[in-house]
Formats: sequence, structure tokens, C-alpha cells
Amino acid sequence: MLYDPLMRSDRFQPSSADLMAIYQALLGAYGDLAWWPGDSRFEIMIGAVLTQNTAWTNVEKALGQLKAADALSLERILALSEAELAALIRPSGYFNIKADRLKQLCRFVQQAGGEAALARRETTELRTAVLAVKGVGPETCDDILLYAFERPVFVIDAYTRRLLKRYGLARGDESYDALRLGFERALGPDVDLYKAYHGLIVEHAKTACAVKPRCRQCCLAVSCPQRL
DNA sequence: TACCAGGAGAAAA
DNA sequence: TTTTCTCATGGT
Repeated sequence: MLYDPLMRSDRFQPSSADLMAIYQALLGAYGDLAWWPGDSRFEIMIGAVLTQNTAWTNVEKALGQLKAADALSLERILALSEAELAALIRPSGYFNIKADRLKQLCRFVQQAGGEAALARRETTELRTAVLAVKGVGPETCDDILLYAFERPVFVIDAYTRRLLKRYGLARGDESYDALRLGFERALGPDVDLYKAYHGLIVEHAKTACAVKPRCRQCCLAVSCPQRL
């Protein structure tokens, strides 16, 4: 289903067939990826904040420094001063802001009774609560819900917007929730599919130009001369 | 040297 | 309500 460029509404109602065709094309190109990288639910949550507007390679450095300092835990992060935490996550960029955001997230988890208590919450209630944490926007929230808590919430990022635009399925400026709900309605609640789909989109964005320098529709790299 | 990367919140218009 | 600005390191 192609969108009507003259229709200025916030609607995004793709067909399941269109979205699955893109998924199958990406799956065929990159295979079944083990994604998101992270050894624990807590590490995934921390990584979701650290990766905000930042390349994952820089996040890996920051996570490595947290591990080396034995600081990758709720208790240790809350015990560190903001300056100490900022120094450890420096490679991820925006370290002062992210140090505050990590502490906000850890305080929220602690006040909620821990990860296990959060895991018992119903998905909509959990999403509302996580979104209310200062420094956690919709993408970071949904990274956490999908990959850390395994809830059927589709993650929308800048790559996903470009992908939809290049395939002519969306304008690309629709609201976050319009795009998220469009995926969820078309695909049905499927945690494993959502995880794999988002992972493939990101993988494609990182490698497409090298693999298919002449691709016209799907290459997501900003540096690609075909980008829209 | 300049641009970009798995955003989010505050300030300004 | 919408747009613009700010935060910042590391790779290309």
C-alpha cells in the first residue's frame, strides 16, 4: 500500500505483505542476527540510554569501562557520583547528560521494586511508566521494552523512517506512535519478529553502502548518494 | 576539516 | 504548537 503524498494526516497503515516482503529481503541479505547485544536485562537498559544519538562502537567502549570498573549494576551506578559516572561513560558522548539519565533510570527501577517487579507489569502500564522517566524518550523506552522486557513493542528509529520513505510506505515525518502502531497492527504481536526486524534495519544501515553501493530503494546510510 | 551516529529535553519562535 | 538549539566523543 503506497501512501498518498498529498494526504497530510498522521496515518500509517502498511499491509502485512509489504512489511514482511522488506523483512524477508533483509533476512535474506543478513541472516538471523543475535540482537540486541547485551549480557543482561540491566546492560540492555543502560545501553539503550548510552546509544542515544551515538554510534554503537562508542557505546561498547563506555560499557567496557563500566564493566572494568565493576560499575555495571543498579547499586554501583547509584553509588557513583555523577562526575565519576560521566568519566566512565565518556566515550559514548553527551556524558554529562547521559550520566544524569542513567541515574534517573536506575532510581526509577529501584523505586519500582527492581527489574523483577517491573517485569510483572502489564505492557501498556510498563511503557507509560518507563516513558515518564526523564531522559527516556519513545525510542529508548521501546528498546528497553522490546529487548530487555521482551514486550511486543516495535522500535522506530531514524533508520526505520528512512526505510519506510525509500520504499514509499510513509512520508517519514509521521509521529513516532503512528509508525509504531502501523507496524504492530500489520505484523501482530510478535516479540521475536520485532527484535529481528529492527536489528536487520540497523545492520542494513551500517553495511548497505558497502554491500550494495548502487542500491536505489533501501540503502539507509546518510552518506549514500541515493538517500532521500 | 567536516560530517555523522541506533535521541531527548529545554528554549525560542 | 512547532521549530531550533544544546549536549560531545570517535570514526570516516
